[in-house]
Amino acid sequence: MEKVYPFDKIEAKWQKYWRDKKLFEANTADYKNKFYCLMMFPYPSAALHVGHGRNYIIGDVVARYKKMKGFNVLTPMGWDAFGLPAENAAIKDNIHPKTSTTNNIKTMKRQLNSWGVCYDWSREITSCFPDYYKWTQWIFLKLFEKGLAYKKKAYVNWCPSCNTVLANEQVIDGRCERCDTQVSQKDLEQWFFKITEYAERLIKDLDKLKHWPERVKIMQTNWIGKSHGVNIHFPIEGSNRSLTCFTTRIDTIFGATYMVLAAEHPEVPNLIKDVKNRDEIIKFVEAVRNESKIKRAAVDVEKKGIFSGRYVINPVNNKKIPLWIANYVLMEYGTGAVMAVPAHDQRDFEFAKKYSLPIDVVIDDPKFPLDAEIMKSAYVKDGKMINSDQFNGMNNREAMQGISEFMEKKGIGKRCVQFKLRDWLISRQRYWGAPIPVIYCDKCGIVGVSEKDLPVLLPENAKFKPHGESPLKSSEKFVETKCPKCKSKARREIDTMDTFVDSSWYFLRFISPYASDKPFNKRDVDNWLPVDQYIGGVEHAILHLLYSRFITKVLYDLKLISFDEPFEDLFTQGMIIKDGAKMSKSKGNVVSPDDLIKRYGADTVRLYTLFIGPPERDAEWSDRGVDGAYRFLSRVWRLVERAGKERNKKKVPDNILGLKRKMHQTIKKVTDDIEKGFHFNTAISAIMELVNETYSVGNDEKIHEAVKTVVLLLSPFVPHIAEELWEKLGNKPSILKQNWPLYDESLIEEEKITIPVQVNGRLRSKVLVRADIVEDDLKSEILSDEKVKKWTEGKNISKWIVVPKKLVNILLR
RNA sequence: GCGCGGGUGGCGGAACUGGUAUACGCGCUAGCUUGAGGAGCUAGUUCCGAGAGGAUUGCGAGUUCGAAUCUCGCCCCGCGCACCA
Repeated sequence: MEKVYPFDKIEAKWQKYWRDKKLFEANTADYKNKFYCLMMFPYPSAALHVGHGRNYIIGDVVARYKKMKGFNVLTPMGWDAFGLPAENAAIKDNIHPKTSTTNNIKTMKRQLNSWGVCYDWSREITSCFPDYYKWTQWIFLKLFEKGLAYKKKAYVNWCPSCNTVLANEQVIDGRCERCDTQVSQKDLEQWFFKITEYAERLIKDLDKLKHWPERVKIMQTNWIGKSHGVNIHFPIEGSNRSLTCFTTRIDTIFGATYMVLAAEHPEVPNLIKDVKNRDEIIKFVEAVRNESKIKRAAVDVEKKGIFSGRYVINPVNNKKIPLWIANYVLMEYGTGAVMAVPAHDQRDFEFAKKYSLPIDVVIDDPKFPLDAEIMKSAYVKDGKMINSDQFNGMNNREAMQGISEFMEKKGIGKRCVQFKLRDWLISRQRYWGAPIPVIYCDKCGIVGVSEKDLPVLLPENAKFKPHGESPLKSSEKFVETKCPKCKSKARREIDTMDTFVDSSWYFLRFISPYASDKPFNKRDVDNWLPVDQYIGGVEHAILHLLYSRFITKVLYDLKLISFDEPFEDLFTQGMIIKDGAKMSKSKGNVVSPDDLIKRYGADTVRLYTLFIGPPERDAEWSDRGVDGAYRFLSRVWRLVERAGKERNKKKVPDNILGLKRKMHQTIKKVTDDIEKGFHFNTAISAIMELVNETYSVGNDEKIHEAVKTVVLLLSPFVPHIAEELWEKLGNKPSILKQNWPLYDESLIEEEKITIPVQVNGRLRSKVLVRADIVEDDLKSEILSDEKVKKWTEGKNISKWIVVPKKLVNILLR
């Protein structure tokens, strides 16, 4: 590609200019007209590829556009700098995580700047620096004081490769989110955040997030997994105790023909104490428990069970039903006990068939009466209640209410709500994270570190190699301490926090990055938050975005902030694909921005990235497409260069009005495209059309206005060349300080319009008419059109369909 | 299995509340220009057809004067959840 314009010099020049003039440093004291534009801060890995760039470029367009619209824009950036990759590199190459992280930050910062994306670097934060994690620890202590951070022994996800536990959200298809290793279960004592206490609000408040993508809200809703149902108490035969099970289908209670317990159910040992085949049952229970979670969760896994030898009583009809123990009941959900209704639940149906358990139909198909003998699968649809005493004949949906009330009155059941969400496991047996600020004292128990002693510094000299216990254990100086309460000898917690804790509040720190006596200044935070526009990848739909919402609500409840949702508007961009796969080093399909910027300049890379397709969708990277973007910018460059140089060569004055109209149409289109949903690809194509039209009009000085508009409209997308051209056109920099162009609605209207004419629904002709033509004139105009004549001559017109300014359809008999 | 997206030329993709399907860009073809061009300019480019014309938005039906868009049934691709009682 020929170098048409000196992009390298221009880009360096303007990047320096923006920096020197501090054009992106926001004064937080001035919050009128504030616009907080935030892109998810990155983990500092080795180097960015063009796929990463999409996020930053999109955000930069928004920031620059809002600036031209007169907003006081805040665009901070920082580093989510704790985490496993740095630690793994340390183990492998013996480089301290601090060193590699610092180096990576340097590289990435250089890359971000080379894209021309503008951040207020005066607010840069790095989550692995003590002045940041001090406040992560402080927030932990706030939760600890409130009882929202607690330690418990539980079956937890264990990644044998990372040698640490993981939160449920970090297990994808039974594998570790980071290293893809199969996760196993371990019974360990760990730290949790009580996110379940916020389950209801986390679901309910999704309604407040009007501008979030529906998809993300649905994902969060499903993850939290709220369902309404009834807890029913089934008396155990031969005992004065009962077993409680949860159901969402109380309408099927009369069809419960057996009950099933999870193998892990705590009552199991008690129940089978005196049963003859006790040993056999214990063997079964052990076998189920030893199966990995992934294996048990697989769809095609065979349902297996064993009769416990005991019976329970169905409290609505006093029927004695057998109690089973099976592999398909989860201990973690509900009560770990389910009433089995084989006629109306597919899982129970399969199980009942296998073990020849009775099947009682209690909801009948209104079309074909059901017969338990010949059913091939459970009937799960709605229908009419049968075999259900006083509820017979009712519609099953209606009966749910009645049965619930009946059970509550009798004291045999109670309506309740269940969630799938579990508490957030936040402790990690790794080095490169914020130490959990807790001390173990033999006398006082678990004691939080005093605020004045924060931060609990991460020791520099620990042995990284993980053995399943935190590397911090290797630093005696770290472990040995005194109890803050009784001053006697005590030990520090050696686990560190999940890095998602670090990132669950960073958007607050950006407001007061230098505050040394508090995590943030409340007044400023209240003025600047929620974030007006948050931009990042969907992969955080339930991880970071859920955790941040949770922490925000906790801080709100503690009256530390006055808002309870952190992100007003969220945009999730799609991935960039190359050769059919997500860009990754291991696949060898990464496209480096550095090479491209050297060859074409940053503006070209930006333009192509934005033009590639709708930003919320995945897009395939094409090296050829980059050429096109570069060619367009060269074309714009030439357009400005020649403007005024060689005049009147090809003067077509008639078109000037048309150009003016096109210009106003383009301003409208580009403005709408940016405002109403990030349609940058179509915004750019509209500008391309305007450029094409400007070229075709010729080189009269009258095109100047159009040229100027092109440059202004392009500036959020390709800021360097826009600044340069703006200056070339005789204006003072910076273009960022210009007002976004306005359009005149009256100039957009066309004088003459082309009306497509259909005959019997088929396009036959097009006629050019005045836009304000009355219908009768339009009809006669159309009938005199040669092509229309050809199709209508000698035929009867039965009907005219006239859509004003759009189309005419003539129906023939 | 459930939920959410999506399926439009050789390719990336346009098409507002049903109203000219294929904007814009890539690629390709021809011409001009050039010492040469992976440069620029001009024209063309959904398919079939010389043309008139016909066909066409994953497939099949329906509603309508008119459907990429609405309704019903089906197929394929991507993502999320997944024995959640």
